[in-house]
Amino acid sequence: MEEKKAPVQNLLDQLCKINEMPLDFDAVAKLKQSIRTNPLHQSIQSVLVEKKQQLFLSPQMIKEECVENEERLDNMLRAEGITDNHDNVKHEFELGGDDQDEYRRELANVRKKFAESMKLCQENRANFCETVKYVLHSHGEFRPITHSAIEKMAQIVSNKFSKVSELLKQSTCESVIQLRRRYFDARRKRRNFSKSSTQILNDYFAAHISHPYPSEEVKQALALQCNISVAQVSNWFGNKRIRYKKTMSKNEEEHREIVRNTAGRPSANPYNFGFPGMPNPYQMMMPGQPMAVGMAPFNFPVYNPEMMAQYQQSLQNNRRDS
DNA sequence: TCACATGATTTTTA
DNA sequence: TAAAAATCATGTGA
Repeated sequence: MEEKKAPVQNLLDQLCKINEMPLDFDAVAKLKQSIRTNPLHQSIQSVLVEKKQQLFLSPQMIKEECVENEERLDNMLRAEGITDNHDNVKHEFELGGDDQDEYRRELANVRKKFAESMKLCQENRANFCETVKYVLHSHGEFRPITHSAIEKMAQIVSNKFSKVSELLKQSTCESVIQLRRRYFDARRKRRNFSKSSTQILNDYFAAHISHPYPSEEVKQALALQCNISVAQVSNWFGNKRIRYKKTMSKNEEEHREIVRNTAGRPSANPYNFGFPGMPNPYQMMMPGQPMAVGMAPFNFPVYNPEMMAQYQQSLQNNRRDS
């Protein structure tokens, strides 16, 4: 028994010794050769491999955790035109000339940096995996390392690089989101509508002054005509109604003031705008009547195109006076 | 530079 | 839930 144990112990001692030494040194060449020629080497190696297989962790679980998040990031990058078909990406609205160019330039930079970093990452992944395989293969001669174990280890290394590329995609998405926020924040980048668009909206407002609440279909048509969104049309009418009402209200207040100051003397109705007989829109409402949604105070009986011009003029006058 | 205009957003109301 | 009202933030002209 002692006689048989000695060579095994000797071989194990040699394996331990060689594992503690750098593999490429010439000094170990003899030791390597000695182990290779040992008749017990293959048997010992297979026992150690078997034990190692029982302990080896599967990298499969690690991989699956990454996949879902990476797919999500891939979709985002595709949608933002970073990964492919970037020329076909359309935003909900276009920017003005210089801004559009600047935005495209910055987006192209992000795209370029992403492509370069991803390329570097893939190259490093391939190199690192090859190196790991080579080293493990070399070690495998004297350590319990199987071919599948080497592949699994390479997979773990590859997954680590997947994490790096995931972080890269994550930071690229964040960059694009920041860029979009900077260029497409509507409030910050507010632009006045063109004169022709404002004219179209004003015309509709004036023509429907008794009920300036366009239907969805009309809003869509106006949006198309003015080259703006339906939401912008809604905003415009919302703003217009309230500001029109405020202006009229202010005019009425001023009128009352004049009446008070010139009590007993005849005075002009400021709402006539030079058209005798035109009633004050506020006089059309019942006293104390609550303002119903979609109703008051736009109760002009007949639309007069000149009235709107007068209204615009009164706005300008108010501005000049104040 | 400042005051006002104006488009967008948020909060309130009915 | 749509509209009113309040508010914010930027554009514009003097």
